[in-house]
Amino acid sequence: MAAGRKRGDHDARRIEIAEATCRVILRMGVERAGIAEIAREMGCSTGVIMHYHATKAELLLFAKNLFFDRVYERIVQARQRHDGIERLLAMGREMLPLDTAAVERWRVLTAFNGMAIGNPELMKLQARRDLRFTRLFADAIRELQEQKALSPKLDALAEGRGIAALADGISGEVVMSPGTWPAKQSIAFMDRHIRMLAAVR
Amino acid sequence: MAAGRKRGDHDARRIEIAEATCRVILRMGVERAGIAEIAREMGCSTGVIMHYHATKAELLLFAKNLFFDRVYERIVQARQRHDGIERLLAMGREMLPLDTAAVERWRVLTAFNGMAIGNPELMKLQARRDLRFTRLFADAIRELQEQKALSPKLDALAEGRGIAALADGISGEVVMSPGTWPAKQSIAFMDRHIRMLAAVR
Amino acid sequence: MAAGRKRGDHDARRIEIAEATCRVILRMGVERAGIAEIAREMGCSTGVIMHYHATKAELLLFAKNLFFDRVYERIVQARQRHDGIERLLAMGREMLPLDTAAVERWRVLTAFNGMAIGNPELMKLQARRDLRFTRLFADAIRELQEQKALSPKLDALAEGRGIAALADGISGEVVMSPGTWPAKQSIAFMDRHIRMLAAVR
Amino acid sequence: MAAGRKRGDHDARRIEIAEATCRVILRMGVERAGIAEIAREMGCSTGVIMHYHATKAELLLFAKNLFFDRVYERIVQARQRHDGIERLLAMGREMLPLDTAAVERWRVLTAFNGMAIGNPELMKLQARRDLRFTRLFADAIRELQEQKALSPKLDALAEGRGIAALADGISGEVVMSPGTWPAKQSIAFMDRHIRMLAAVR
DNA sequence: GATGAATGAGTCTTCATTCAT
DNA sequence: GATGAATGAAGACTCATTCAT
Repeated sequence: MAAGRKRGDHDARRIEIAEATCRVILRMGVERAGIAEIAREMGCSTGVIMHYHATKAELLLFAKNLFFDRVYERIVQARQRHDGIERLLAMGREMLPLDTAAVERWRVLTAFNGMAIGNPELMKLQARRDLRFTRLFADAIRELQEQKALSPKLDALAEGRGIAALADGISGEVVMSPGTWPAKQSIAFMDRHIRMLAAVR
Repeated sequence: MAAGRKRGDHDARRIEIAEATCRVILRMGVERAGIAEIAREMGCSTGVIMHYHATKAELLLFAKNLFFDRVYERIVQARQRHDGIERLLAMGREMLPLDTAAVERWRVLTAFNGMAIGNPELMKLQARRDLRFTRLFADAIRELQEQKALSPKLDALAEGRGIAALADGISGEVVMSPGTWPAKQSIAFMDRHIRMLAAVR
Repeated sequence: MAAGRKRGDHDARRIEIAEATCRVILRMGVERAGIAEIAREMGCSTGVIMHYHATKAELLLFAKNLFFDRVYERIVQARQRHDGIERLLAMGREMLPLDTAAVERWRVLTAFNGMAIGNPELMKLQARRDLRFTRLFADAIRELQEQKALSPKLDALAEGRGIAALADGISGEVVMSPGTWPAKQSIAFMDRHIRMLAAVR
Repeated sequence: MAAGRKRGDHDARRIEIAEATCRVILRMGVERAGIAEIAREMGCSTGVIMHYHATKAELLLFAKNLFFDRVYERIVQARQRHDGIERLLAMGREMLPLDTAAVERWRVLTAFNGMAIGNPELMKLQARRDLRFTRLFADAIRELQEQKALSPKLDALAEGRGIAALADGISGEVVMSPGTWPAKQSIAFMDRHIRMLAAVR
């Protein structure tokens, strides 16, 4: 239990550092997000950062996954809260950059994806994470097909990827060109896409 | 004439360097794409790079725009070659990562977008470039509306953004998870989206 | 207290580095006084230099002021130790390059002044420092005028500048042509000038 | 004669380059006065600079001496134009920074003296030049002593150095703190010093 | 656990100089 | 004579990482 508490403290600190890291990245960019800057953001010495994260690369990866997995969790929850086509609609909306927090998650992801270019290891890791999202949607689609709510003609995996791509594309534009895509508009766009799938016979 | 030729040589060299830069970025990533590495790729000294590009930042921006503008040109040409809904379909296809060269263009863009996070200046520049694409599509849609080939209910600008987002999203997945989205599939996806727009009344 | 001690250590190190910098400048010249050379002189890595001085320019300025202010302090002390015309004489002597240490101070200043040409910012800073010296003498002259030891006809500020110029000129020659101006001679020169002022009625 | 003309053209060009060099130094400082910048100032290529001056160091030295020797020439002329104490007064005035051109000459010299610190070779060269000035004054003083216009007690060489030092000191302040020492004031200061010498018996 | 001083390889960039045209 | 492209060493500065306290 003492160990347990310690463990908890330790992990809490790791997360705290990761969040500070993301704030720094969003403010100054990945390349200028140095250990020293993160330490300053945290109000501690650089040693602390290295104590909790063996390597800068590890910290960066950890930080990204932290944000990434939070979205995953939200989609999983949306799935549990709804049924039928509503479920797919709710899941799709969860991926969209509807508020500041969501936009920032996508901004962090954009920064990381940039880093992953030319780094096969990072690429593979990210591809694997992306696949989990695709599968989440593909599974939901497959279920709806079993429930006859969606046509069996649809390629569940491909359509899952399609929905993810749509959210990805909208987010990309929101990230790079803030102001385009007000919440209502992106929801309408995603909804219409999913309703179109439902119309396929 | 001597000056003219020289000018041509100078610009040709700038482009040559930019292309080498992209190759290095794609191979090693932006952060490891140093001037020295680019010089090695070119088979020249580092001085040459700086002689033709005042700054690394300028070189990177130039290289990205070089690739970016080539796509733009292709879309403009696709627009001139077709009419009616076919025009929009052809334009949409042109944005997709259908072959290796196109995928690499998107990979460079992904790397660059990552760099732009936390760099308001770069962001603004890229947003402006992105807007040009959106407008290209929006204009085509508006024309089709005038020709009664598309419903006047459609918000041309928003739908233009939507098509761009779709291509962006698909490309994002192709870049990060190579192998997903075979050419046929991405064409089918884009085509279906545009045909759906045509079905709106 | 821990912070206090640390602060002291930190400042002590800054001064240590500045002194090493002056030694290097005197030995090799400003342009060849690189960070690496200063580090070698200190027997440490280049990183240390940058750790204590954010910029080479800042280091150079700090080093010069360190030497400069020591002279200022000596003049202030000379002023407190004497009275009447003796005071002015003592202050004037304090500015002269009478021993090796003083010559080296002036050599550093000469190097720095050279750097300041074409650098308005540095110039302004140095002008401000120079003014402090002038004022020191001008104030002393004004006091002597109040005591009727000097004629009220004398322009205190101008004569203050004159004394500073005299010392500056002698030092300039000592710096550039070592061996001219033995201590006795420069003292005699300065003393005669000040006595002449006292003779003005 | 063809050779003569060529020689003349060649030398004229060397001087032209030297003057451009000084302009650049005054504008940007010695350290930032690169060959490229001088070429830009001249409106020619860097190759030209190197064609007329084998080395940057040689160019710099040549440029400084060019300016320096012009002052020398003016003092020599002042000496020929006057007699008695007037001669010394005229010579002394000639050294003062009375107009913009003179101030700039001193500014260039200040920049060069800075460079000479830590460079024994340059120092020796400059010391030799300085000595020529001192001798000019010392000779004039000796003449006046022979004419019984100045006391034989005066050490001609030392007093020559003194006058040079005075001018040097005033110039130093004008260079570093523009605005101090209006022309009238510096003339008065120098005149008074020389008249004081004449009063020595 | 925390600190932050120290390291030193690595970065971009500058620049005098050379040389083919 | 003139050009300016090319060189490559050297410059200041950055930064992840280590380690003594």
